[in-house]
Amino acid sequence: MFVMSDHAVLRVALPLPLPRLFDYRAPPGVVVDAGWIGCRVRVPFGKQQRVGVVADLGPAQIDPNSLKYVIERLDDTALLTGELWHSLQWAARYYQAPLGEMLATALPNALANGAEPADTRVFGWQLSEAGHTALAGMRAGAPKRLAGLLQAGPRAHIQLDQDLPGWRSAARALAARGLAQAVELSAEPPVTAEQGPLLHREQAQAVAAVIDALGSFKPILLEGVTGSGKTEVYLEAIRACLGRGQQALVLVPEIGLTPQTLQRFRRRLGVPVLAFHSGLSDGERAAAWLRMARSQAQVLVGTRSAVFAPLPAAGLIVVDEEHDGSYKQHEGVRYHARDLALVRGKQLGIPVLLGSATPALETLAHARAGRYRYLRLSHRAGNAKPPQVRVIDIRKRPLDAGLSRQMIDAISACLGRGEQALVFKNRRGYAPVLICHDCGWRAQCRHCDAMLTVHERGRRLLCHHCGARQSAPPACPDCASLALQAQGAGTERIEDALIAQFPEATVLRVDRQSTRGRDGLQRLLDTLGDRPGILVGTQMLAKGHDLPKLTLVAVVGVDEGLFSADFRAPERLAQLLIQVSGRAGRAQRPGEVLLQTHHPDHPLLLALLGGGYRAFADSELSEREAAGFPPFAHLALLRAEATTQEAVNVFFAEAKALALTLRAAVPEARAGLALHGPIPAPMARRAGQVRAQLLLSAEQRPLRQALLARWVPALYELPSARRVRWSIDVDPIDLY
DNA sequence: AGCACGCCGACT
DNA sequence: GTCGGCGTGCTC
Repeated sequence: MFVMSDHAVLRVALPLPLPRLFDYRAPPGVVVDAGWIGCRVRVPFGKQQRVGVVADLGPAQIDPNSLKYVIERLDDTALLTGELWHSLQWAARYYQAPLGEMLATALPNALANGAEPADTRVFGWQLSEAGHTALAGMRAGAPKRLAGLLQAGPRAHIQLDQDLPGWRSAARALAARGLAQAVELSAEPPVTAEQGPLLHREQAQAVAAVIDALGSFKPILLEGVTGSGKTEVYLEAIRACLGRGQQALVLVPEIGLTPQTLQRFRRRLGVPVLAFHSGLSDGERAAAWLRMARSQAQVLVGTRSAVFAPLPAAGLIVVDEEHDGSYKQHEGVRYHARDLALVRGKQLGIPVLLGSATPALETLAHARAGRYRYLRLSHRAGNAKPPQVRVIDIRKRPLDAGLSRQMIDAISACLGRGEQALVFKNRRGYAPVLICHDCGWRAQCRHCDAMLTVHERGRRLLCHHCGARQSAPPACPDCASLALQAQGAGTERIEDALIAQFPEATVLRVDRQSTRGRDGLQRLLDTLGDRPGILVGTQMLAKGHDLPKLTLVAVVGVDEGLFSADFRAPERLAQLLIQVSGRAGRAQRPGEVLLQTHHPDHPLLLALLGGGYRAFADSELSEREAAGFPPFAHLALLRAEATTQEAVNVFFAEAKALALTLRAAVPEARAGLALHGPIPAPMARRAGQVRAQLLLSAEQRPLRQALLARWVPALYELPSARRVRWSIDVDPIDLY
């Protein structure tokens, strides 16, 4: 007679939008012990099967007779352990996400879906005794080059891929003559690291400060202007970390992970550097993740989701361009990779280095309050001078496709000197709106509360929010007038105007279409090379990629950013202006930045031009404090959408009533917690869905967390919640 | 989330 | 007479 003991139940976290665990029995005859925790299991769930992670052991929370058996244990030893396991549990609580969803977000897809943990053994080649002797007498060619490489010691396949493309046939040739053999290595052997440039004083001080912090938790802000050599500081700090036998994790923005970046890290560190980004296959991502987990690799450079890489021998986490918006996930579990990097650093007891030329105001506030170590790099490397910034007042000035006369003249002079200009406009397409000159009709999206954007020189209309496409009507649908006009200017129209103005110059438009494919942007830039020319583009052009001949940056779309409803718009605009300015005149030539605006006296521009980002940050932080916005308040945003207004209204009415009841139960919460809304989302209708949102604002973070911990579980129970798509965003970035 | 069950409209 | 619409309920 089999008797089940009280704690013979496996509590499994499944990737479902349900805030609870599901209980299962171990397969018959199998002992349940703590070794199951952190292992993946395949379990029956309803009519289907799911892969989950054992989160706990314990007495069943439901009638033991209704328990099902685990089908299969997928890991012999726990996949999630130690600090990462604790950090993920913490993150699930902080972001109010079901643990199963949090874990599925953190694990590489292949592992979350139940794939066998990949074989991460390292294979390579080494020279035989005979090979060493034969090397000198060999004929020139690929086999000899390979033998030369192996002379210093065994090399792993991926190292050979980098050093000698096409090495495989050479290896076969050597093996056939008994000169080399395939071997299994414990890890990739280190190679000689290239010497970096001599550090300037500030860099050396920064490196010393980071090295000093190794071994204990310390957030460090490295504020360095564009071109001041932040990457050199990262590299030296990572080298120190490797010297202690520890691992380093480097987070970079989505567009920052180019093959060139990886190459530079590999060459300078002399150890394998793993990449982790969306361009990899599921298998490659899982392999990189596992190699970190097994301490087979020391350095991983990756985008947002790399923050979940296991770090059993952690030494340092670097977050490059920490202010970048791509660190925030905008669907599913809405985590912020920079914030989680800090949480992990604290758990791991290691420093977290945040680098930026334009730190997020949250980060800056921490640094100024002394909670973060504050390091600065104020000089550009080499002798590059900061660019001259000039504001062009375009009030009452005629514009050609949005370009003022002064702008055209400046571009003309730049081309005349044989240099390159960048025209920056934050709007893609031909024109932002199609309007009827006779009756005022404007082309609107059928599914969204948004204007359609004119594309392809006026032939097509496109919705930038839901992707709807149609051809432009030949006449006004309301009054049949033929006087339809594309109003305003996007990058397409600016490109046309520049081609008309400068027929002999190369004009390149940089947008998502023209940069499609691998290394699209780099390839496009290569077609321009060193010749004089003009680049026209959006956000994409703001950073990365050295253009030594670029000496003029012309910003055309400043005004849109000056008067946005979003409280973060000024910060983003300031960061953008500083970033684009950083593009001008990096080498010996001085750069020039032109800002074309109808509001030359706007406080944001005055602060930025007068005192740079720091002065802007001062004034913006006081504004935030006065208005009760982050970092002086802690927000959470409840969003919901449905096909009917009614469903949205009922949900928010119930959700708000619930929050008010919970708030009333806590005496100190009545003053410290505010609820705003529900208000329609700024675009109330998008892709046919009605959207609204409710903002929760707390003076103290613990107060907000306490309310969320009661509120969100209760939301799942609301019948009205099942008639909408809802989500909670803790620390939202966009209050859209 | 997925997938059942369950009652009301235009089709072989 | 059935196929299928998506409202409601459940998953250890």
